[in-house]
Amino acid sequence: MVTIHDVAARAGVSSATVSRFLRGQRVRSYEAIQAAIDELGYWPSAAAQSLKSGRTNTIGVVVPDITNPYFAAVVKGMESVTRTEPYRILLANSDESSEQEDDVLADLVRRVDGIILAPATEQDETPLHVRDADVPLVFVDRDLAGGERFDAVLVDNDGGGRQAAEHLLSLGHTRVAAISGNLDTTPGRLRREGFVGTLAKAGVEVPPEYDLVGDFKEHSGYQLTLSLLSLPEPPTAVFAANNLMTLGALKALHDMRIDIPGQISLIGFDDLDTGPLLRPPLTVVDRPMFEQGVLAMRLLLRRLDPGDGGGLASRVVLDTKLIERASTAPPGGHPSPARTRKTRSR
Amino acid sequence: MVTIHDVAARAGVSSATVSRFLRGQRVRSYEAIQAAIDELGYWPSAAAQSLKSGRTNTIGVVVPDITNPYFAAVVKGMESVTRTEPYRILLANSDESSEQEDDVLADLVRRVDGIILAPATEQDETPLHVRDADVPLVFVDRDLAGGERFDAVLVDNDGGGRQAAEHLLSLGHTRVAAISGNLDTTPGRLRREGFVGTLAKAGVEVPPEYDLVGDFKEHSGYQLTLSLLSLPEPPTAVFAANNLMTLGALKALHDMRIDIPGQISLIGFDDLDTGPLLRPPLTVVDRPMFEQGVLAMRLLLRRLDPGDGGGLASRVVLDTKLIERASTAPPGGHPSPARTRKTRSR
DNA sequence: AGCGTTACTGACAACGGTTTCAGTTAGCCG
DNA sequence: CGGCTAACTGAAACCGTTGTCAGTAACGCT
Repeated sequence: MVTIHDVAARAGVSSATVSRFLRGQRVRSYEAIQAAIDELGYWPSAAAQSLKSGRTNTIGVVVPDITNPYFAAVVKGMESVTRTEPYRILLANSDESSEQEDDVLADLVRRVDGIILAPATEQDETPLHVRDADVPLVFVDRDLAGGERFDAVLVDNDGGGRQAAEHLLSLGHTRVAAISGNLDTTPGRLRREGFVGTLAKAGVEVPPEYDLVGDFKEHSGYQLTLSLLSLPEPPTAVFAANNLMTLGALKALHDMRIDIPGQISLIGFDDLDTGPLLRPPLTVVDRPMFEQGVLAMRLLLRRLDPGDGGGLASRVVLDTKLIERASTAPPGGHPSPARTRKTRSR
Repeated sequence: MVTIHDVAARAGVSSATVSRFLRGQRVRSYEAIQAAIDELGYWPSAAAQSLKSGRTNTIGVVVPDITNPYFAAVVKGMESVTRTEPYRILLANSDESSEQEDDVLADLVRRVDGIILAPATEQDETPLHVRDADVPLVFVDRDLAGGERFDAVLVDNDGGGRQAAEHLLSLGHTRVAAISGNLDTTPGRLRREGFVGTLAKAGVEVPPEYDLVGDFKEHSGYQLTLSLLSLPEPPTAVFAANNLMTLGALKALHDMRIDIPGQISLIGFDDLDTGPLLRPPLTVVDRPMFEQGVLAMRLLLRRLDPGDGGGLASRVVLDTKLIERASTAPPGGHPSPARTRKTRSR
């Protein structure tokens, strides 16, 4: 490895002078130094710079699953901000597991200047210890119990659940099922509460056998939908609390040859790139994804700015938006005889 | 920040002893040291360790677009390998631009022990300079002209193009269009060559107005499909050379109310999670994604293993597989009168 | 010429670990 | 109890860079 001393020796100056040249200060022998750098192919060691400065110019990002298009878009938003900055992103998957999350955080605090985290559960308080290491922490998508003093970029999950419920109510559905995500995550809990609560206020109860809890992964959406279909009286509408579970639900409905929205209406949370191209085009509650990443990274970089470090926690909450497509319709839109009779007899 | 010296002072030993304890050596006063570490909340500084050891335990990964489900899956595969290792992933997007790629590589070589790269073009030789910095380099998905001496995990793009062509030929198509990706990338060039070459051998020429070149992004698939539709004699089948352009093509065909596969058959490259759920379910040339990431990371880690560093470049080429679904059919399957007449009159 | 100012320079001490080297202590044996 | 070995220890050097400090040279001015 070629060091600053090698460059200094070749240019006939001291390493201090080379260092000054590198940092843009005026230096007498800049031609010789530049020549030496080029000839030797010198690059300053990031490790040595970090040790000296105490900064790594690295941001740790921990998400549950990078193959979830939502998180991929969020990360891309973050990346678009760091592009013009000297920062890079250290990426880790927690796989929706707080053990893995804890492991990874313990490692990250030693390596990064700040962390953006979508916590696997609301309950695990370990991430708060990150603060002990004086590493600024920003939450994205999900919050933590007791995390109010941290910056966060969230969406109005409760409102999103409400929008989904209101949409189904307006279509006249009364037998409505919910496939929620882990209830110990912010979005899992709040989307369900917004959805079920809104229905309840309108006099529509969601019985236990319709009130299912998955894990935000496609497989659970598939399985839980199958279990709904096996009920003596299946629902006429299903709300799936994220993109992957919606996909799972859609697959199950296809596999069981259920007509959507004729027999069952399906509404999801989070739009997909392929949303309009699906059979049928999906009705979803949408929210800004790329933008959430951008905002979270901006918040974190502001914390890292020595001029502007302190200050109260900024908690940004973005709005959701209903996108009506063709996967929802009034109950019994394309009646399948047996089932519709039951519906009407209620 | 609490250092090893603080721990040493509190435990009443020297920092050398603490260091030995941390590295698992036997030490007389281990209780006192462990206690001091716990009470002070000590974590070793990664920067100092890197400076001393010359290793960062970080792998740089550069992909054109993390929101492309293919690359997201590849990165997840890589991550699954590093999970059980002390390594972390530094992620960067090149956005299909070799300038951004060069910038990012110049920064990465200073920070990482090795790099996995899906180069933006075959022609830019800058990545080869990475070797100057003694940073092992593994190519994934795409290759580089003159990169034969580097490890690489690729797929048989030529064979994939051939499979697509043979499928369309077997259905009887003779007016066939190709929407290729950047021809200065390995997959862009080879998929087109495999596709067009196979057709030519069967006596089916692809005229210039059917032989289009996009940039692997959705928008180009959309635009180029529109341009095909505006021809006096549109093709009866279209091959789109990656997942995003296929989606763009599908959107364009929907927007123009073209019946698939009745009026036009569509075949893509790379399967999508939503592939079977689309209107219509897409016929695609598929390939292992997660596995490609796993293999690339394993190759790189083997290079980094001091016991097993040298050795010839390993070049892994995986096979593609045709998945027949409903977006392809014989020409004129659902004849639209005007067009089919032309087809037949040929 | 003598003085003060400005512009630049190199030696050196950090930053926080790890490793070597030269002890020192404890333990064992005769 | 003396001698020998094995087990552990601390001082110090080092990794590559940056910042401080004390100079030195060049220049302009009286």
